[in-house]
Amino acid sequence: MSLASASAARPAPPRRTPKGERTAERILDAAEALFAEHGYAGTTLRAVADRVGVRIPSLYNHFASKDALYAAVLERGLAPVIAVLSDTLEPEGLGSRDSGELVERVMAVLAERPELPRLVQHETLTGGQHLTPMLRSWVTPLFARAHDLAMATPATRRWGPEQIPLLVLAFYHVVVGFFTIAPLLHEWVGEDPRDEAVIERQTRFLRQLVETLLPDEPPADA
Amino acid sequence: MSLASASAARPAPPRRTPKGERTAERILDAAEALFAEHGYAGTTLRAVADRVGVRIPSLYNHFASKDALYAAVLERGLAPVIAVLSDTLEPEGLGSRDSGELVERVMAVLAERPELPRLVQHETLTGGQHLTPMLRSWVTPLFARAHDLAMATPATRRWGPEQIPLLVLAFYHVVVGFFTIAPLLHEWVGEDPRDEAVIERQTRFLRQLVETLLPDEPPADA
DNA sequence: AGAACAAACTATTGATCGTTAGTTTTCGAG
DNA sequence: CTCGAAAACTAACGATCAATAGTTTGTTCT
Repeated sequence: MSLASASAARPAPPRRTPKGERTAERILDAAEALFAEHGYAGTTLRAVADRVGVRIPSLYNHFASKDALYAAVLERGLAPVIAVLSDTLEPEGLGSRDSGELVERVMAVLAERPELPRLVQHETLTGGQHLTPMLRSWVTPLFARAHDLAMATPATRRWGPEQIPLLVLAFYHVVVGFFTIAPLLHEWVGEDPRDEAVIERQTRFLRQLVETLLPDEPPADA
Repeated sequence: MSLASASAARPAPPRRTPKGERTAERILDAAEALFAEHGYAGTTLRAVADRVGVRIPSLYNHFASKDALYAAVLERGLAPVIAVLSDTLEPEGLGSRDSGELVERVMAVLAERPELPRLVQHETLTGGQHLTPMLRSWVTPLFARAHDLAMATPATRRWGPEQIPLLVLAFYHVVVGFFTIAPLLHEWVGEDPRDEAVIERQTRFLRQLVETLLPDEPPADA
């Protein structure tokens, strides 16, 4: 073991944080990937420990239980997404910003962690027991603001007020579904959603979807 | 509904089929509901047996393993959906039928078994190991026909040929996502996707989505 | 009614699950 | 360099998993 003085390039990790704290994040990384792929029940602590390169009981030095680890993964992953959403959807910027900016920002933050939407989908499918207490205070105002944003456009001319929530949900499903179906597409067509070109193509598509469904100017239907 | 023999109302089940065959279907029903809610790993044979009202080893009289039961659930559930899809998307009816008919038929068959999309979503998220061999010969031509159907409309004027597949996928995600998020909406808003009114509203919304995104007549953009 | 078979049962298997107790190693501060 | 704490380890726990063997019950056909 060479602990160099101050010279050559060394694969050493940044020694800024205490050791335990860094392994805690490595555990979170491993757990995030495994939970996203196999879900909560399908992920064993053995799989997590193996991926980290550690024995199972060591996990308990950082997280009290499998459930606590899962909650930590969910919270660490969701926080930046919620931040971006609530920032972009701030009430003061409602009219001024165009809806396309929201699409680009959301896609950008999700592209950095493409496993997150799959994690959320697993939670959604199994009832969202862990998701509900965390999102109850967030998703409601966010949904309301997205609703207002859509209502502020002349889209109500063609959509009718009661259909706006469905429109918002539809956008959610298209965005999340893109990441959800990624592993299958990767196997069938060979497209990796981590590929920047694929992300950009989808983002462009979503922008056009927004323009078509929520046009800035009323349609010229004679 | 009931094909009664000729006599009084009796709680007895139809004695047409041999007994084992009927319990096999009861097992499939129970397994379908449980797999859709908790996924493969999250569903235990004990839960299935309890729901059927039978001991665990009895399941093995009808299905060779948990995996075989899962495959049987998937196949029995997917068959009618594939049938409707491939029938509606038959090449000869490409131009004549309007795309809205496809939406209505798909929503109708899914509304009868709202757990199916969730089952497929679980499979999709976990890699679709059981899904791929079953759908490989089906999803490819279906996707190709949906692609042709979209290309046959004047939609390419506004969408560009390379975006049509994304459009088809987007429709898939909106349809499936509606059933996926149902349990959460049921908890948050109290809407049950089994409610006929909710289904009809979503179907109407989807028809309008089709009309807006794939208009029959070229848009009058001056 | 009785033989033959299907389908339920009881009991138990080895493997693996999440979790805990107790011990040793490693790290960081004085 | 040393000491104390943090974090790794070994070993084992009870519970539960899917699956099997052997037996009993029930149904169906002649």
